[in-house]
Amino acid sequence: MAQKKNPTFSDIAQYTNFSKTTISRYFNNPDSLTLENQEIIANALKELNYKENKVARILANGKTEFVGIIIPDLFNNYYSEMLNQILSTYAEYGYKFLVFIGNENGDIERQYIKELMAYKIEGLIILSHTIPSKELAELQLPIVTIEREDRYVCSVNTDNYMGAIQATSLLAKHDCDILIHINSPTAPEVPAYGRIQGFLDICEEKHLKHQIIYKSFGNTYEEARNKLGEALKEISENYPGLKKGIFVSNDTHANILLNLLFQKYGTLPEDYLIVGFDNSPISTESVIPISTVGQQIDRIAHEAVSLLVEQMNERKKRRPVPLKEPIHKIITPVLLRRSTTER
Amino acid sequence: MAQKKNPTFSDIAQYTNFSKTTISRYFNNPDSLTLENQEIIANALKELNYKENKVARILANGKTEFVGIIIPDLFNNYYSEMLNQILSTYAEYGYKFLVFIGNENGDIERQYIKELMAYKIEGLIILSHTIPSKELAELQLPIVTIEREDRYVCSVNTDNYMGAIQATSLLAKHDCDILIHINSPTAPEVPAYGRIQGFLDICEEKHLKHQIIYKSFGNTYEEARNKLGEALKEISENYPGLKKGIFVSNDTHANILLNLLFQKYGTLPEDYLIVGFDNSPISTESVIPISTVGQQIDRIAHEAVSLLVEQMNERKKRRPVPLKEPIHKIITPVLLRRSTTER
DNA sequence: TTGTACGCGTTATCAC
DNA sequence: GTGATAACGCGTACAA
Repeated sequence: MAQKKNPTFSDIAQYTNFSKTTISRYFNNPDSLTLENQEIIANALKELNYKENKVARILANGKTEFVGIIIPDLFNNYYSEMLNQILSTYAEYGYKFLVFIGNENGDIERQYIKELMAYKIEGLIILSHTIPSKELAELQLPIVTIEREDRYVCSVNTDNYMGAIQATSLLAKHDCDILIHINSPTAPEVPAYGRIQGFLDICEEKHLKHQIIYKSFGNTYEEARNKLGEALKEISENYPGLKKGIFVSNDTHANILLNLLFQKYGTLPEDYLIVGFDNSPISTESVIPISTVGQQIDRIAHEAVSLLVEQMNERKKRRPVPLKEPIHKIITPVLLRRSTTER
Repeated sequence: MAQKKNPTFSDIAQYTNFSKTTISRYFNNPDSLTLENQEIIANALKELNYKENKVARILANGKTEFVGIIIPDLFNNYYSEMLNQILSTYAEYGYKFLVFIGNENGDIERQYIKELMAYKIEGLIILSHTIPSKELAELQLPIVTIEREDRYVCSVNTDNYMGAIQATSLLAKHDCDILIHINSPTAPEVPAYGRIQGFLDICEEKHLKHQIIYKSFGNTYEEARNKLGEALKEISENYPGLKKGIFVSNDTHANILLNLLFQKYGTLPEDYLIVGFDNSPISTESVIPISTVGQQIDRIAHEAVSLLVEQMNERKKRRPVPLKEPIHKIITPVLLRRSTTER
């Protein structure tokens, strides 16, 4: 039971008295063989316990079926679920994924990309925010980004603006006296800025009293909790007796806010309405279910891969026509009304 | 700016008047060249914008530096965090990971393994439970499993038994009148069975009144919630007035229990103590922080990869000595006392 | 329908 | 210290 090496096409060829070419054809164009001979080869493969070697195939024809992914982390449910959905497209397209966790460090991520290129990936999916899209575009490689700055490359994003409109409108419909949006400072280039813009636009359009509270929430749960405690204090002091509609930029923070209120009052007080963003698991696992704007992660992932596959297929044509302009796909979010607004 | 193909060693060799061999040596054994010549080659590489091709290297020397991973899902935070930690070992060992999401379908996962073998992975990390370890062992490939049946292969597991002892002892120390363990039916072969055995052993050893409630919690949050509602009803009816210490098999379910109590009483009643398992994010994001048995996911992941690397290195030796017996590593969990037990 | 001959880009072996 | 040459295992014109 030693390390006897795997049989190759040559071995099969010898065994069957065919040529290597015919064995190759058996795999890539079986119809060109007689059924009889197909069977002979099939048997030989079993007999010698042949196992295919895709590395050799890659070297010969250049098609690796590898796609690289750079994702910031998997701690955040949004990212892990996105990765889950992306990896699951293997069933449909057969592409294998080489995954790197981005370190928010440009040079390290550039190193990752170099490594990926060395393995001859056919395309790249980027969720990390570190490297500007302009630089990505220069890689001359099919690329799709998800929910990040995307000026020079193809992308798939949630319609954050629409999501904010939905969330804010819901709060307005419940006759809140003051609408509040809590977010961290966000650059206008990233799609998530739409959550701020949407909130502002709808408030101003409908002449609603409103305020945006910007906080840097840090990197730990503790920090976020403290910052939201501060925010809540401001809110309760500034708007006593008013019905407060709070649109929080993500479910994790919405949940913290809810917990703070529950810990204080044992319930969510009547004069507080909360809407989160993402429809992450915490929004249902919270003490009472949180209304939220649901990102359709499965659809985003599928659109991203399909957009990438299109580009990769185009490249394989004899006369590829590169995209003139990057394609940006927008996925509409879904408003989910739950206990923090409906009572 | 057409698709002009990348320069190869041949091109560099021509350009520098060296041979391909020397170029190769520049990368793999630079000290064997004069510093002068190293510089000449370095310049040529920049001049021609050389990019390495690892596929060709693999074919020539057989070392792919690929490791396959089959993981059940990324929805469960335990798995996504584990994957996170595993992928992060790239910085230390340089292995690239090909990740597949297991479908709880044996044949599909066998297909995944076949594909991985075709890409000449050097090792395999299995978290999915679908394929028996005996079958895995027959692959003749370095393998490490994590937290699953592991009779015939190397593995890294949490010391579930010890975790249960710690959790149960904590409840006992708080003078609970009745100790309850809630779990789904579990096969004795899987490591998580230790949570049941540990609970039982310590209760019997200390002659503590106890009960195990087995439920199948289904696949949705709703189902789990209903089942835990039933369990809670049983408990409150069977043990009125008694101080109840409940050890739940995971944090997700512990959190549901906590929420049910909070929704009913607006607080966690004095006569209920709860301990979860995993130290997953929900245990801190819950309405009040849940005491839990913390799995050291980072350590598990690192041990797993290092155990795999050992095996893979052994294989590369001229005279490999295969393991006589699979190695099983055990990682001790850490008890975290939080608000659901300490008040 | 089948075979020949060569290429893919690197590494390993041996020679100098 | 350097070079020629043969692998590695498969795909693909081109020929038959």
